[in-house]
Amino acid sequence: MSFDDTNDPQMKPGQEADGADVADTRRRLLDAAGEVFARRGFRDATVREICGLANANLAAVNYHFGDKAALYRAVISETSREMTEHYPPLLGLAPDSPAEDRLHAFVRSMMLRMFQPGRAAWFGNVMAREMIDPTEVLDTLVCDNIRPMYQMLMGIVSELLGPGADEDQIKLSAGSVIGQCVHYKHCRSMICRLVGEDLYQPDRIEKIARHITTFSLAAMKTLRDERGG
Amino acid sequence: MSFDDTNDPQMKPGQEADGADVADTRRRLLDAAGEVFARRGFRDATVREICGLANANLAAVNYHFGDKAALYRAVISETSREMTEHYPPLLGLAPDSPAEDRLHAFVRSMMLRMFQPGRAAWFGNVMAREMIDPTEVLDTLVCDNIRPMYQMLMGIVSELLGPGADEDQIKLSAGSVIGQCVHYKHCRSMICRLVGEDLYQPDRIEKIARHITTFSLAAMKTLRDERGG
DNA sequence: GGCGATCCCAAACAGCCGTTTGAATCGTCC
DNA sequence: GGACGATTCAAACGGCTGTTTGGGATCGCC
Repeated sequence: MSFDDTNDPQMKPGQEADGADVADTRRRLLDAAGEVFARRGFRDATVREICGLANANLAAVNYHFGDKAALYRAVISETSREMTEHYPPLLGLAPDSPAEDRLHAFVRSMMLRMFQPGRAAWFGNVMAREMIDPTEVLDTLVCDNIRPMYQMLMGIVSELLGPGADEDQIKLSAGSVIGQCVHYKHCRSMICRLVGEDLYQPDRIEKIARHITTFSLAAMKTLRDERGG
Repeated sequence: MSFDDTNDPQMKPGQEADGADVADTRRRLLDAAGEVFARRGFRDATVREICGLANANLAAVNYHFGDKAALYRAVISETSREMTEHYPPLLGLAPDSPAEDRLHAFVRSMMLRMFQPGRAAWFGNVMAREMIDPTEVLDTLVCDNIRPMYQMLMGIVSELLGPGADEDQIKLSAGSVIGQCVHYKHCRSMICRLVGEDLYQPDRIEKIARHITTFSLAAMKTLRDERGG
């Protein structure tokens, strides 16, 4: 809203402005790179495409970041920080809310993260690629972002399974919850071919989140009761 | 060990035999290609690596298959056929068995397919890559292999949910089952970083399959009861 | 005005890629 | 023995990649 850098009163960075664009090249590169990395993956993304999309010279990546890999790391670290700000694991729910509500918030947070349009969506694509072709980036992501979320989920699940649940059952049930969520992201192109595109409309996302929650709650409640009785 | 010239009575195709190997180059290429495509994906796999692994000349791929893409299609079609032979969706269970048993067989079949060592395992890797970077191969895979399996699962789930379940609930529950299974494949490198490698021992695979089955059965039973009552 | 710092740019570089080429090799049939 | 088709081979080709280069803008500062 307010002017942010030395000058640049206009705030339309990626606009089609042809030759002018005295705005921050570094920022335009980060935005363009995120989009291209998400669409093509690290290896198949070319710095030529990134620079073209950012209206920057071919040498700009190496000048501002050193090399392509450093640009990739910069995109990831910046976006992951930004994401946990906008979509905290519980979406602002009080930590002492009932476990059922916390599970629903957790699931919704994951789904919104993955399917909300904008930066979050392509960050999910990059993550999906990291699962299959891990780079050293995945290690830092696990430590900084994923592990905290995972442990929060473990807490919710262990509460839902009751005091007698063993470590194994907690891990497996947490895996079931996560698996149901990321499935719609990782297998999107297959699901669309099986049941059509319209599954991914915004209101459907909420419906899927609701389903995953009730499905998992029902399962864990039964697991707890059958163990107890 | 023995002289292996015109006929080659031994059946060790990919052995380290240095220059001789007059065995079928085409077959060696198919085997090597499957391995390399699984490890690197279509784009990142190089014809040079495939030919090197197959002890074949660089031009062999183009001579026997036309081009790299045709080799890829050949690998996929051959392996997918071979796979549905070795791991039918119900693993030989009678089609009129109780739905609970059929669900367990279905889940076990998916897990074995994905984690049994050998050709099946890397086929799963190739599939995971197709989900993220679809090629035209995915369309034929969906029609020939995935859709039949999906419809079989839909039948099982709809039976478990009872006669009153609507189409939406069936689709969502089927998605929950599949999601729990493929999660362990697609997110393997993340799961290993979170909970360690030993999750993927053969006996653990059976335990996971058992968990997914009971988890899903419990959920669907509750869904049915709560709708009915 | 001079000057260094910062940034941008067109052009070139070396390396890898899939594919092609033309000759060499092999087994087979006349 | 010699021609022939099938297969293999080393070498090269054109194209794309990430990166480097050397020069040119533009600016604040003395």
